[in-house]
Amino acid sequence: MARAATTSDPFNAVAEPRRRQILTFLAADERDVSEIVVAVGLDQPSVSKHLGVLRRVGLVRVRRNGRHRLYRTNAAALKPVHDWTETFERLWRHQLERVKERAESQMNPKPPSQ
Amino acid sequence: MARAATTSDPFNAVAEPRRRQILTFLAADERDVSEIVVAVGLDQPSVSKHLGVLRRVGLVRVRRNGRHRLYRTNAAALKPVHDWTETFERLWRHQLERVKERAESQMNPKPPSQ
DNA sequence: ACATTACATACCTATATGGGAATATGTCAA
DNA sequence: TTGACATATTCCCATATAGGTATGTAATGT
Repeated sequence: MARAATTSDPFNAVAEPRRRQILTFLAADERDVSEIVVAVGLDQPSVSKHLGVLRRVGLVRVRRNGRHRLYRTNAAALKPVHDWTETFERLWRHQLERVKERAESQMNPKPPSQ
Repeated sequence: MARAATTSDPFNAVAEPRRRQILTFLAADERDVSEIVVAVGLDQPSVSKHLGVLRRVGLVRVRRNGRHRLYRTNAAALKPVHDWTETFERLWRHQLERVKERAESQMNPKPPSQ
């Protein structure tokens, strides 16, 4: 089989750097498409397609205002990604602690325990 | 251009469900490839290829033990993903609070302020 | 109605898979 | 050395893009 559809879930949606860039850009305020086009430096149809993907997985919300469409990030849809990585947080904290301990024992060496 | 290489960064690596499954499986203990094959239900070459991707982005570590290769999750490599989603955490917390407030005001309606 | 603006969508192409089959590589055991 | 076992790699194909070009569509101004 080929690669899974990027439209299927937030993990795939945020795998694309441009889409992460868009989500960051839309995190603070709502913006229309032309502003996003300027911000990411792609042409308009490409941006619209990225917005389509983000829309389908619920990562952005749209509101019409006359001819403009105002997009904004729907951060809640990122929670599954955050939660999944969170389950590994304890592991890397342990790991970093071990690294830190090793560094400290280098600075202030203890004799090897018999 | 085509889709970005999945080997390029942790975001792409964890976009694949099978790889997330593998990372979860390898989070607790180290396991050899045949155990992973059983766990995810793919054939061995496919698993080896997924492990190759995870290796290249540093999401797993390998240790040889005779004919076996023992893999384990390197959780620290997930930190960039966690950190990025973390920057949106404040936003979805606000959002959830608004939802909660609305729910509460439904349960105990207040008269509209003049 | 007509032109213009702001987007979305359709279509096209190069590319990067994901998975399976076959094969190569590496390691141990007798 | 020979064989068996554990993995990795190569080759193949179907598929899903990402981005660009061309086009469709909705809303506004005159």
